[in-house]
Amino acid sequence: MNDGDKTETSRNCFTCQSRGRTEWCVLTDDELALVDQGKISRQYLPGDVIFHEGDECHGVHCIESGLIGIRKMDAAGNEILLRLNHPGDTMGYRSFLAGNDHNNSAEALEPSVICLVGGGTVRSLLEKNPTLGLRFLKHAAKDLDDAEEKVLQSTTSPVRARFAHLLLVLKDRYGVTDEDGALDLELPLSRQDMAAMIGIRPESMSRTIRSFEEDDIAHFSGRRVHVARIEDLILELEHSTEL
Amino acid sequence: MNDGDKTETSRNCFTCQSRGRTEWCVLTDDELALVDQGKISRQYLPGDVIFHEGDECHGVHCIESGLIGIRKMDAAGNEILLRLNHPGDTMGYRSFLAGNDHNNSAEALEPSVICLVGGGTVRSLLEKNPTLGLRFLKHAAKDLDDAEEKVLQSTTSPVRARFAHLLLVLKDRYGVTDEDGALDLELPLSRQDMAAMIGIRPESMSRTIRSFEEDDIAHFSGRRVHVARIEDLILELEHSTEL
DNA sequence: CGCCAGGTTGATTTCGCTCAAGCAATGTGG
DNA sequence: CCACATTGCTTGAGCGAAATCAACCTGGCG
Repeated sequence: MNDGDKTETSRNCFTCQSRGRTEWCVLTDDELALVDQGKISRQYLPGDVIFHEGDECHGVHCIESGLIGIRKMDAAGNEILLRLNHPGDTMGYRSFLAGNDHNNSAEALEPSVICLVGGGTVRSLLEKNPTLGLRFLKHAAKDLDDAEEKVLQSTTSPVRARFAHLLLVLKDRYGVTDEDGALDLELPLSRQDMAAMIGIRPESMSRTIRSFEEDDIAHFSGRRVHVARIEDLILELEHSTEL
Repeated sequence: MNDGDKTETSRNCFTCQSRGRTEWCVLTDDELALVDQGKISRQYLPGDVIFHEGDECHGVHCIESGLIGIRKMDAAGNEILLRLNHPGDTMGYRSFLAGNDHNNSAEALEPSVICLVGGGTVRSLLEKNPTLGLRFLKHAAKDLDDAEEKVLQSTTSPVRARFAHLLLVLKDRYGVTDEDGALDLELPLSRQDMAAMIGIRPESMSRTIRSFEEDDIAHFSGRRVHVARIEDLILELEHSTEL
């Protein structure tokens, strides 16, 4: 919505808290200095759009902190949330490398700091340091894998299984598992966005949550989730077709 | 099924009919000679499996001729056909580069000739010629794009729209459009496989075809399809939600 | 205070799946 | 060469999961 009022901030790649997690960690100090010069960093608030589907792609975005949702919508206006991106993740490298416009949108879900590394800089780095290209390639390979997994899931698994899967994925980053197998989870997403992640309507999300409550699989209050036995979630996964 | 009796054939990369279409076209003659030495070529018949989900990944497969289907199945045994690969396409580069086992299977859908380029060869080529890596990267970027498109489609579009989309995609390679907008199409796929491509059951495929016939959108006889007005197919696409 | 976005709930409908049967083409063994 | 499986496709009847439509309820927030 508000495209003009993003706070520009000055950041330093050498002291960036996410440095170790990025693809850029293969760079030499000289090369990193190049990134440092060729970047612009900005702060975003929840709801701010970093780039839109169809926007021209000017370079590559690197997340220093915060949480970003990658959205994609179809002709009819249906929108899904393809994935979440976290500090250290690089966004938009794909459209950039393929020379396309952005084919999905990035929106801040939490207050975030993001650096834009200019196209020229990226290109010259790729030339100087082929390892960087390979890093991106591996990243793409992983994303592709996830996407294909998601295609399979969305056509074959029922909603309960997809939701259980989502919770299990979120667990790794946002969950605390205590010694006896119970799980506490602080969701980083609204119900709507969770619905968008598994490709269902918000109403269905509500009902699915309700049915998990009724079956004592998980208990929700606001964005807090408590799961007494993680195995129950895993059982849900396999419940796509009764074996 | 029959894993042992694949005919080994001797092929030459320099005279390969698909050479111009592969990622390898960026190689020098010296480098191509390396590929030529480090490869094994084989013939496959329809139904033959080139590699299985879970198989260790020994290198990269390059299609000289034929048609290959990339399948993936979930825990419950549901299978979908992720994409088709054609002469010039390179398969398995992703698992190879990520260092994983294969995460999907490749099956010949037509008699095919395929070369396996050994892992060592690929690795040393990537070192020698960084451009090769970038080519793979672009390829991955495109695949990823397609996969994300498919995620969106499969969650938001109804079956008719997905099928119309499939026909439009197949048109580019297998169709003949005559001057007044009519389309003739020779399907490379069985009904089952078309069903698997859009993630539905064979019965639903039958019914969808029937409904297209009844609405005079397309006429099917065996693997021949005739579409009088391509616009009708395009209309179907948008029909996901009435605008 | 009223408004509005996010969320829940209920009633109804629709789309695609399941289960079951039938049919044509192809293959196979006696 | 016929009797019989097998395989790919189609059709029908009934069911169930999720979408749709509509109402309503909450908790901010101007």
